Amino acid sequence: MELTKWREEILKIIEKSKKPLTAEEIYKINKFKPNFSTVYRALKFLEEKNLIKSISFDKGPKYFYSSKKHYHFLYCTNCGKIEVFNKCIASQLENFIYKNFKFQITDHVFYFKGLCENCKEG
Amino acid sequence: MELTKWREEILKIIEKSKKPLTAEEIYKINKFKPNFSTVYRALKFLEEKNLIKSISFDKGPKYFYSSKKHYHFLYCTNCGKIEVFNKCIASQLENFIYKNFKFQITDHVFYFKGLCENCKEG
DNA sequence: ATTGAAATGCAAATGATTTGCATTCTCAAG
DNA sequence: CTTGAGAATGCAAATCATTTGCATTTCAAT
Repeated sequence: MELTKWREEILKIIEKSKKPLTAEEIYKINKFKPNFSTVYRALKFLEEKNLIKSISFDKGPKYFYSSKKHYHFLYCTNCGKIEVFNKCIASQLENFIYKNFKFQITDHVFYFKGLCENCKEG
Repeated sequence: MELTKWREEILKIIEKSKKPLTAEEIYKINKFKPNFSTVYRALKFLEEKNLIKSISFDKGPKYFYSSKKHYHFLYCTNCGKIEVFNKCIASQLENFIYKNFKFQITDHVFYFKGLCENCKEG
């Protein structure tokens, strides 16, 4: 079966989205209303197939986004708001890592913590 | 009261450690055995005072480490093992972020995902 | 149609962390 | 020294996001 209608629908939602989504957001957007565990299982499936990626922050749920995108994040430690940006310098390090750690890199996570415009002066 | 004996003990454990520790590891190391919630509350307190930092990965618990250290991580998506390294290029980006997002950076998180030496060929 | 493997729904379990509340501690004021 | 208020602690229960077990359904191949 593999890419069932739920999974396809969920993948579409994620690929269309301009920002990373949580499982709950995906669940709510989905008009055919699968079960919550189906959403989680679909997300796991899609991530294993490398069609989507996910990231967790200090608290709150994971965020999911299409593997076609490469995001980095600004995570507000006050309100939890995330913003995305895509300027990336990580590749400079990959060779260094491989040689020194024999660690096979598949991805990297890079985000700044701090205060967003709203929380900055509260 | 502020820096009570539990909190001081916990801070010492973290500062002495050569690697980031989980709440549970800290709890077990602590010879005076405070309550688990005391450990969590102490960690929260110490992080608010900027004496320690923490990072979460995709699953599993948070890791805590001294603010005097600046770590980056290699997170194995297979076994969850973390390794640390400290070569850092993030500061190149901070100015860019500040100008473009009005986001006040307090910290950044950067880690590679992949397979560690053991899991690579399993 | 029949069958077997995989996907789904539902409810209960899980793991890490947090919370409410009663108790205990600390330390400055009397 | 005693006291009393505010903070810290212990304990048990709650919480949140996610996962799991199990019974049922679906689908594709025979």
